[in-house]
Amino acid sequence: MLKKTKKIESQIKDKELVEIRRMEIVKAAVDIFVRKGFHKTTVREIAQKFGMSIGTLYEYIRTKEDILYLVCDYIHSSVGERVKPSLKMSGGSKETLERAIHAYITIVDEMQDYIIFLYQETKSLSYEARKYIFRAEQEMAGIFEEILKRGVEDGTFSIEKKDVSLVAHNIMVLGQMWAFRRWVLQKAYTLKQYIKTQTTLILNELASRNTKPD
Amino acid sequence: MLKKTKKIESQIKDKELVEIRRMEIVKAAVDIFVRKGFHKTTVREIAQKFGMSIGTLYEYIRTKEDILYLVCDYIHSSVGERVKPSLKMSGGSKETLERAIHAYITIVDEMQDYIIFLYQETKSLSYEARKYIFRAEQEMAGIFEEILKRGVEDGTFSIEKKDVSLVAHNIMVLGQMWAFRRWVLQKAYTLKQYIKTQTTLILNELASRNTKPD
DNA sequence: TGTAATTATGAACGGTCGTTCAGTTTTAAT
DNA sequence: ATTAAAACTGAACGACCGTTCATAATTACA
Repeated sequence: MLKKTKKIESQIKDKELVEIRRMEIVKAAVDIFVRKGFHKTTVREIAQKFGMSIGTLYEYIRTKEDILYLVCDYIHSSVGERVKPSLKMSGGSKETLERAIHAYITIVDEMQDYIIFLYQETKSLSYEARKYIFRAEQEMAGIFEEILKRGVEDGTFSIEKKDVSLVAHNIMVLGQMWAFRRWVLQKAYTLKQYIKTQTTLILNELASRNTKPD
Repeated sequence: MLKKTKKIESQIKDKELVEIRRMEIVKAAVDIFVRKGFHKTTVREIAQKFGMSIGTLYEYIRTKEDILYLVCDYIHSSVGERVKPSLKMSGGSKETLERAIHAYITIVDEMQDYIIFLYQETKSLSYEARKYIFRAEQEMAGIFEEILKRGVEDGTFSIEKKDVSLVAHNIMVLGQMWAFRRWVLQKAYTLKQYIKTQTTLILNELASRNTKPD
């Protein structure tokens, strides 16, 4: 499990209220951030959509960057929560991997705006906050690694053990590509077609053939 | 060939001088942009490194966004110029593809800071400028498509024709991944190893086997 | 109901930064 | 040497925006 984020201090005593308000702030901010980007979004705008005064907003956070951090954290755990339940290992390695790829790309599709935002604005975060995001990303890759490792061990996949991690990242990146290159991919493919084609290609890549003579 | 960019107007009459000064501006700006990001960089900073006054700077551009556009354009044509000579088709399809992948990832490695910058700041550009960047990206993909198409036709690769474009994008994305995920990949692999492994995986993906019975 | 602690408010502050422009220096042609 | 056009300068402008704080409203508790 991920160690929870470094606590951001607040002027408000009631800890529960802080949680509630912060979630409201995040919900208000996330859409504006996604639409306009972090730098072009005003704290005043967020407060307005949040439905409270700037003064109040600043009782719950210290700086504008705090909001960005909360938003990034929110997006990442949303993605994580959506993905994890779909990644139970059951059935053969091949089927498990197929299901995992399907689940992952489906979620990328659903959350594409958020994912694009996350990657474009991560650099505006402090080093510590960025490290947290990286860790979350690694955790996700770890899930794919597990599946691949099992497949290699039971002979379903034929890649070298040391490349399991790389292939896991490849799969994630090919999934995220659906969001980042939507301007071209989503004209040529439906989501279903995309998932099917990429899955086939990945399985080809993993299929046994390395022992065959040339 | 790419249609050249929409001309940015200038107060200066001497067109040649405009070109020279703009190149100086770009050279001064690109490093600061890459290091600090577009929004956190001051026009004053650029002018200072450029070695002239803000007033002079503003004789050659209209707005700060103009500088961003010039920088993005510069980066993209630098990448393009570096890549194209390496992508001559010669020898078998397999060898040509191997050479192209090698060249592309090597360039991604050399220009990783620039490439990351390009993707993170593209959204700050106007729609028209963004379209230009997309077109340049498509052109690059087109080169890989050509190689793949030839390989499919001569029987070296066994993917469906309609998926040639997708595989071309896959290759580019796996190349760019070396930059975007450097925090993990460049700890686990040297550039050489990375190129070799990804090339092998891609070639596996393309290898003939679809006619084999299950 | 009274009052003290907690929470909400938004005008005001201070700083930054993109952009301009009135004036100076340089260049080039006569 | 004269002068007009071209190029350069940087102080000043104005707008914006993150943040604060004195004050008001609300809540909790007696």
